Amino acid sequence: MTSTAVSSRDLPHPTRGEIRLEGVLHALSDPLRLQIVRELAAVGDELSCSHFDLPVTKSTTTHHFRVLRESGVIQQIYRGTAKMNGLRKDDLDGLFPGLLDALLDAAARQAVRPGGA
Amino acid sequence: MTSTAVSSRDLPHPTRGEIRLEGVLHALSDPLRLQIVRELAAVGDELSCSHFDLPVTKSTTTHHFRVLRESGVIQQIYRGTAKMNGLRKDDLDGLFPGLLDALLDAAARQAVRPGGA
DNA sequence: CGGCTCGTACGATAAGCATCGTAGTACGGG
DNA sequence: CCCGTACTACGATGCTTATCGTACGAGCCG
Repeated sequence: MTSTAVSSRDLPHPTRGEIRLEGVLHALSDPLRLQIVRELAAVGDELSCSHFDLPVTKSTTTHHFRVLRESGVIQQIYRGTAKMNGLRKDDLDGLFPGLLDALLDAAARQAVRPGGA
Repeated sequence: MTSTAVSSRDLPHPTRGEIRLEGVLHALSDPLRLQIVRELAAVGDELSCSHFDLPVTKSTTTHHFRVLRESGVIQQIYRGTAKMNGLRKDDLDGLFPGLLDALLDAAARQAVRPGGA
Protein backbone atom coordinates (compact mmCIF):
# COMPACT_ATOMS: atom_id res chain seq x y z
CA MET A 1 0.00 0.00 0.00
CA THR A 2 0.93 3.56 -0.61
CA SER A 3 0.05 4.95 2.77
CA THR A 4 2.87 6.21 4.89
CA ALA A 5 1.63 4.83 8.20
CA VAL A 6 5.00 4.93 9.79
CA SER A 7 3.73 4.55 13.27
CA SER A 8 0.57 4.63 15.29
CA ARG A 9 1.86 7.64 17.17
CA ASP A 10 1.55 10.89 15.34
CA LEU A 11 2.31 14.39 16.43
CA PRO A 12 0.30 17.61 16.05
CA HIS A 13 1.78 20.11 13.63
CA PRO A 14 0.51 23.56 12.68
CA THR A 15 -0.63 23.84 9.08
CA ARG A 16 1.32 26.19 6.90
CA GLY A 17 -1.30 28.88 7.35
CA GLU A 18 -1.15 28.58 11.10
CA ILE A 19 2.54 29.35 11.31
CA ARG A 20 3.13 32.74 12.91
CA LEU A 21 6.23 34.83 12.41
CA GLU A 22 6.34 35.74 16.08
CA GLY A 23 6.29 32.06 17.00
CA VAL A 24 9.11 31.26 14.61
CA LEU A 25 11.22 34.10 15.95
CA HIS A 26 10.55 33.09 19.51
CA ALA A 27 11.49 29.51 18.75
CA LEU A 28 14.76 30.61 17.20
CA SER A 29 15.62 33.08 19.96
CA ASP A 30 16.87 30.22 22.13
CA PRO A 31 20.52 29.32 21.47
CA LEU A 32 19.91 25.59 21.77
CA ARG A 33 17.03 25.64 19.34
CA LEU A 34 18.89 27.87 16.92
CA GLN A 35 21.74 25.40 17.05
CA ILE A 36 19.41 22.50 16.28
CA VAL A 37 17.97 24.31 13.29
CA ARG A 38 21.41 25.19 11.99
CA GLU A 39 22.43 21.57 12.17
CA LEU A 40 19.28 20.41 10.42
CA ALA A 41 19.84 22.95 7.66
CA ALA A 42 23.47 21.92 7.31
CA VAL A 43 22.74 18.25 6.70
CA GLY A 44 19.62 19.03 4.67
CA ASP A 45 18.01 15.84 5.86
CA GLU A 46 16.11 14.43 8.78
CA LEU A 47 17.94 13.73 11.99
CA SER A 48 16.91 11.75 15.04
CA CYS A 49 16.58 13.51 18.35
CA SER A 50 19.36 11.42 19.78
CA HIS A 51 21.77 12.59 17.10
CA PHE A 52 22.07 15.91 18.89
CA ASP A 53 24.44 16.15 21.80
CA LEU A 54 22.93 18.95 23.81
CA PRO A 55 24.10 20.09 27.24
CA VAL A 56 20.70 19.42 28.80
CA THR A 57 18.77 16.40 29.92
CA LYS A 58 16.52 14.35 27.66
CA SER A 59 13.42 15.92 29.18
CA THR A 60 14.60 19.36 28.24
CA THR A 61 15.58 18.20 24.79
CA THR A 62 12.07 16.89 24.23
CA HIS A 63 10.73 20.25 25.33
CA HIS A 64 12.87 22.18 22.84
CA PHE A 65 11.93 19.93 19.96
CA ARG A 66 8.29 20.39 20.82
CA VAL A 67 8.64 24.17 20.76
CA LEU A 68 10.24 23.94 17.33
CA ARG A 69 7.49 21.65 16.06
CA GLU A 70 4.60 23.66 17.48
CA SER A 71 5.98 26.88 16.04
CA GLY A 72 6.14 25.23 12.62
CA VAL A 73 9.89 25.30 12.19
CA ILE A 74 10.39 21.55 12.06
CA GLN A 75 8.29 18.50 11.38
CA GLN A 76 8.63 15.36 13.44
CA ILE A 77 7.77 11.78 12.64
CA TYR A 78 8.30 8.52 14.43
CA ARG A 79 10.27 5.93 12.58
CA GLY A 80 10.48 2.86 14.71
CA THR A 81 11.86 3.88 18.06
CA ALA A 82 13.56 6.98 16.72
CA LYS A 83 11.87 10.33 16.17
CA MET A 84 13.10 12.03 13.06
CA ASN A 85 13.23 15.80 12.71
CA GLY A 86 13.20 17.77 9.48
CA LEU A 87 13.20 21.47 8.69
CA ARG A 88 9.95 22.72 7.15
CA LYS A 89 11.92 24.63 4.57
CA ASP A 90 9.25 24.58 1.87
CA ASP A 91 6.58 25.93 4.16
CA LEU A 92 8.81 28.61 5.62
CA ASP A 93 10.08 29.66 2.21
CA GLY A 94 6.52 29.78 0.93
CA LEU A 95 5.32 31.96 3.77
CA PHE A 96 8.38 34.13 4.27
CA PRO A 97 10.63 34.05 1.20
CA GLY A 98 14.26 34.57 2.03
CA LEU A 99 13.76 34.64 5.76
CA LEU A 100 15.14 31.23 6.61
CA ASP A 101 18.23 31.74 4.51
CA ALA A 102 18.80 35.17 6.01
CA LEU A 103 18.47 33.74 9.50
CA LEU A 104 20.84 30.87 8.81
CA ASP A 105 23.33 33.22 7.24
CA ALA A 106 23.06 35.56 10.21
CA ALA A 107 23.64 32.70 12.62
CA ALA A 108 26.65 31.52 10.62
CA ARG A 109 28.16 35.00 10.63
CA GLN A 110 27.69 35.35 14.33
CA ALA A 111 29.26 31.96 14.92
CA VAL A 112 32.54 33.00 13.31
CA ARG A 113 32.63 36.29 15.13
CA PRO A 114 35.35 36.72 17.75
CA GLY A 115 33.73 35.08 20.72
CA GLY A 116 30.69 34.38 18.62
CA ALA A 117 29.73 30.95 19.85
CA MET B 1 28.40 74.23 17.23
CA THR B 2 28.64 70.82 15.72
CA SER B 3 28.47 68.77 18.87
CA THR B 4 25.36 66.72 19.35
CA ALA B 5 25.03 67.19 23.09
CA VAL B 6 21.31 66.79 22.94
CA SER B 7 20.80 66.16 26.61
CA SER B 8 22.57 65.32 29.80
CA ARG B 9 20.66 62.06 30.02
CA ASP B 10 22.03 59.33 27.88
CA LEU B 11 21.00 55.76 27.48
CA PRO B 12 23.13 52.61 27.40
CA HIS B 13 23.28 50.93 24.02
CA PRO B 14 25.11 47.78 23.00
CA THR B 15 27.94 48.36 20.56
CA ARG B 16 27.56 46.79 17.17
CA GLY B 17 29.75 43.90 18.19
CA GLU B 18 27.68 43.23 21.26
CA ILE B 19 24.46 42.72 19.34
CA ARG B 20 23.38 39.08 19.49
CA LEU B 21 21.13 37.42 16.96
CA GLU B 22 19.21 35.63 19.69
CA GLY B 23 18.53 38.93 21.39
CA VAL B 24 17.28 40.50 18.18
CA LEU B 25 14.99 37.58 17.50
CA HIS B 26 13.68 37.62 21.02
CA ALA B 27 12.99 41.34 20.80
CA LEU B 28 11.06 40.90 17.57
CA SER B 29 9.10 37.88 18.77
CA ASP B 30 6.71 40.15 20.63
CA PRO B 31 3.85 41.46 18.46
CA LEU B 32 3.96 44.95 19.95
CA ARG B 33 7.68 45.29 19.44
CA LEU B 34 7.51 43.92 15.92
CA GLN B 35 4.82 46.49 15.21
CA ILE B 36 7.01 49.29 16.51
CA VAL B 37 9.90 48.21 14.33
CA ARG B 38 7.68 47.95 11.28
CA GLU B 39 6.47 51.47 11.85
CA LEU B 40 9.99 52.79 12.32
CA ALA B 41 11.09 51.10 9.13
CA ALA B 42 8.10 52.45 7.24
CA VAL B 43 8.79 56.08 8.05
CA GLY B 44 12.56 55.64 7.79
CA ASP B 45 13.12 58.26 10.43
CA GLU B 46 13.14 58.74 14.16
CA LEU B 47 9.87 58.75 16.04
CA SER B 48 9.08 59.79 19.58
CA CYS B 49 7.75 57.23 22.02
CA SER B 50 4.50 59.12 22.28
CA HIS B 51 3.91 58.84 18.55
CA PHE B 52 2.96 55.22 18.98
CA ASP B 53 -0.55 54.42 20.07
CA LEU B 54 -0.11 51.09 21.75
CA PRO B 55 -2.80 49.21 23.65
CA VAL B 56 -0.76 49.18 26.86
CA THR B 57 0.13 51.68 29.55
CA LYS B 58 3.09 54.00 29.34
CA SER B 59 5.02 51.88 31.81
CA THR B 60 4.73 48.90 29.53
CA THR B 61 5.61 50.99 26.51
CA THR B 62 8.80 52.10 28.22
CA HIS B 63 9.62 48.47 28.93
CA HIS B 64 9.21 47.42 25.29
CA PHE B 65 11.34 50.26 24.01
CA ARG B 66 14.03 49.31 26.47
CA VAL B 67 14.02 45.72 25.25
CA LEU B 68 14.41 46.95 21.69
CA ARG B 69 17.24 49.27 22.67
CA GLU B 70 19.12 46.75 24.80
CA SER B 71 18.93 44.13 22.08
CA GLY B 72 20.44 46.61 19.61
CA VAL B 73 17.44 46.92 17.32
CA ILE B 74 16.82 50.61 17.94
CA GLN B 75 18.77 53.56 19.23
CA GLN B 76 17.23 56.07 21.58
CA ILE B 77 18.13 59.65 22.28
CA TYR B 78 16.54 62.37 24.33
CA ARG B 79 15.63 65.50 22.47
CA GLY B 80 14.19 67.94 24.91
CA THR B 81 11.40 66.19 26.71
CA ALA B 82 10.81 63.70 23.91
CA LYS B 83 12.71 60.46 23.46
CA MET B 84 13.36 59.73 19.82
CA ASN B 85 13.68 56.19 18.49
CA GLY B 86 15.49 55.13 15.37
CA LEU B 87 16.14 51.77 13.75
CA ARG B 88 19.80 50.69 13.84
CA LYS B 89 19.57 49.67 10.23
CA ASP B 90 23.23 50.22 9.38
CA ASP B 91 24.43 48.13 12.29
CA LEU B 92 21.96 45.33 11.66
CA ASP B 93 22.70 45.27 7.94
CA GLY B 94 26.41 45.24 8.69
CA LEU B 95 26.14 42.33 11.07
CA PHE B 96 23.40 40.33 9.37
CA PRO B 97 23.06 41.36 5.71
CA GLY B 98 19.55 40.90 4.41
CA LEU B 99 18.08 39.85 7.71
CA LEU B 100 16.21 43.02 8.57
CA ASP B 101 14.69 43.29 5.12
CA ALA B 102 13.67 39.64 5.19
CA LEU B 103 12.08 40.10 8.58
CA LEU B 104 10.18 43.22 7.54
CA ASP B 105 9.03 41.53 4.37
CA ALA B 106 7.90 38.49 6.36
CA ALA B 107 5.95 40.68 8.76
CA ALA B 108 4.33 42.53 5.89
CA ARG B 109 3.29 39.28 4.24
CA GLN B 110 1.81 37.95 7.42
CA ALA B 111 -0.08 41.21 7.97
CA VAL B 112 -1.99 40.85 4.71
CA ARG B 113 -2.78 37.20 5.32
CA PRO B 114 -6.43 36.33 5.97
CA GLY B 115 -6.68 37.04 9.65
CA GLY B 116 -3.04 38.04 9.71
CA ALA B 117 -3.17 40.95 12.11
C1' DC C 1 9.01 -13.04 27.21
C1' DG C 2 12.61 -9.91 29.03
C1' DG C 3 15.27 -6.34 28.66
C1' DC C 4 17.16 -2.36 26.11
C1' DT C 5 16.91 2.13 24.00
C1' DC C 6 14.47 6.13 22.65
C1' DG C 7 11.53 9.29 23.77
C1' DT C 8 7.15 11.13 26.65
C1' DA C 9 4.43 12.71 30.56
C1' DC C 10 4.02 14.77 34.77
C1' DG C 11 5.27 17.39 38.73
C1' DA C 12 8.42 20.61 40.86
C1' DT C 13 11.22 24.62 40.80
C1' DA C 14 13.30 28.68 39.68
C1' DA C 15 13.83 32.28 36.55
C1' DG C 16 12.06 35.46 33.22
C1' DC C 17 8.74 38.53 31.39
C1' DA C 18 4.49 41.39 30.21
C1' DT C 19 1.59 44.05 32.57
C1' DC C 20 -0.03 47.49 35.74
C1' DG C 21 -0.22 51.51 39.19
C1' DT C 22 1.96 54.95 41.65
C1' DA C 23 5.38 58.03 42.58
C1' DG C 24 9.03 60.58 40.75
C1' DT C 25 12.46 63.19 37.42
C1' DA C 26 13.70 66.12 33.39
C1' DC C 27 12.61 69.57 30.35
C1' DG C 28 10.10 73.49 28.21
C1' DG C 29 6.76 77.32 28.54
C1' DG C 30 3.96 80.73 30.65
C1' DC D 1 8.83 79.93 39.65
C1' DC D 2 5.11 76.86 38.86
C1' DC D 3 2.84 73.80 35.94
C1' DG D 4 2.16 70.55 32.31
C1' DT D 5 4.07 67.01 29.38
C1' DA D 6 7.05 63.08 28.46
C1' DC D 7 9.09 59.52 30.17
C1' DT D 8 11.30 56.60 34.18
C1' DA D 9 11.86 53.81 38.36
C1' DC D 10 10.13 50.69 41.48
C1' DG D 11 7.30 47.22 43.38
C1' DA D 12 3.60 43.83 42.71
C1' DT D 13 1.34 40.28 40.20
C1' DG D 14 0.37 36.58 37.38
C1' DC D 15 1.84 34.00 33.29
C1' DT D 16 5.23 31.65 30.61
C1' DT D 17 9.38 29.03 30.20
C1' DA D 18 13.77 26.42 30.94
C1' DT D 19 15.31 23.04 33.62
C1' DC D 20 15.40 18.79 36.15
C1' DG D 21 14.11 14.00 38.06
C1' DT D 22 11.39 10.14 38.06
C1' DA D 23 8.21 7.16 36.26
C1' DC D 24 6.20 5.45 32.19
C1' DG D 25 5.06 3.78 27.04
C1' DA D 26 6.54 2.10 22.39
C1' DG D 27 9.13 -0.31 19.55
C1' DC D 28 13.26 -3.52 18.61
C1' DC D 29 16.18 -7.65 19.46
C1' DG D 30 17.85 -11.67 21.52
